[in-house]
Amino acid sequence: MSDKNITLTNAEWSVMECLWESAPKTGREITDYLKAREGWNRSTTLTLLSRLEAKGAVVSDSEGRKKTFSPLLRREDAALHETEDFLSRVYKGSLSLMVSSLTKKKALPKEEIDQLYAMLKKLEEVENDD
Amino acid sequence: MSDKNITLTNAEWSVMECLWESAPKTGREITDYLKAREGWNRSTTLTLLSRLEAKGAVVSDSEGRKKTFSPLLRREDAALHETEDFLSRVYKGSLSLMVSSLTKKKALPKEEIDQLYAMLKKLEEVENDD
DNA sequence: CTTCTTTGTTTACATCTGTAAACAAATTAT
DNA sequence: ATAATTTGTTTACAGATGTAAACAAAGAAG
Repeated sequence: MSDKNITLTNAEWSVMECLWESAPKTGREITDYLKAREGWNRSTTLTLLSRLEAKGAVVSDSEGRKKTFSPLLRREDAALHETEDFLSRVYKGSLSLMVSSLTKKKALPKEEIDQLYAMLKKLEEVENDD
Repeated sequence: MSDKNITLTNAEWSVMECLWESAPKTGREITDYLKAREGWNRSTTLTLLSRLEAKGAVVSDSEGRKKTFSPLLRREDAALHETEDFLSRVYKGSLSLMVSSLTKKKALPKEEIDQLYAMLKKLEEVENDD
C-alpha cells in the first residue's frame, strides 16, 4: 500500500499547485509558471521537482524528447495530512475549537459563517434521515 | 505596537504549551516537564527557550536566584497566525472549503459536526437579531 | 559539422530546526 | 572550605529548506 504520508514544504506546495492545476507538464512549462508566480530561477524549480520525485509526490516521464512531470500525490491527500497535523498541534485536534477561536477573534467574515452554516445544516439533515 | 507576527516551529510549540499551561515557571520546571512529555534533554529545552526569547515569544526574569520564564506571545495570537497561514496555503483561505473537504473525506466524526452545527446556529441567531 | 540554445543533472551554500555536548558559574551538601 | 550538584551560557552538528550556480548532454541554427 503506497504510503501517502508525505509532508510538503511551502516551496513544494507551490510546485504541486502548478501540477495539480494541470498535468503532465514539461519542465519548461513548470519553470515558466513558477518564474512568473514566484520569481523563481529555473534551477530552483527543477531542484524542487527532483526532491518531490524523490519523496514520491511526483513522477516524471522521460519517454519523448521532453521530460514531463505529473503529480502522484493527490491534493486532497496532501491537504488532509496537513490538516490533521495542523488541527492537532494548534487546536488539540478539534475543528470546533478552531472555529470558536476564530469567531472570538472575529476572524471569520459573515459570508464564511453563512456558507458553513448552510453546509452543516444540509449535513445534519442527511445524517438524520437514514 | 509590538509585532506578534511570530511563527513557531513544532518544537517551540511544545515549549510554549508548557508555559501557556501556567507561568512563570523556572527552567527546572520546564526542563522536567519536557523531559517527561517529549523525552528532551535539559539542554534541548534550554536552547529552545533561548530561541523563543530571542524571537520575542518569551521573557525571562533573572531577579531571584532562579531564572523564570513567561510567555509573551499569547496562545490565541499564535494560533490565529498559524491558522491564517494554513488556511491560505491549503484551502485558499476558505474555512468552508476546508470543512467540505473534510466531510468528503469522512474525516469528521459526527460529534464534531454536531458541535460545530450548534455553534454556528447560535452565531446565526445572534447575527440576525441585532 | 560547428556553434548557440535549451534542457537535464550535480554540486553548493546559507539559514532554520532539532538535538545536544561542553564548559562555566552558582548552590548545596559534607 | 572542598566536593558534588544544579543551573546558566556557548558551541556544535546533522538534516531540512530555500535558493541557485556549474557543468554536461541534446537539439536547433547557421
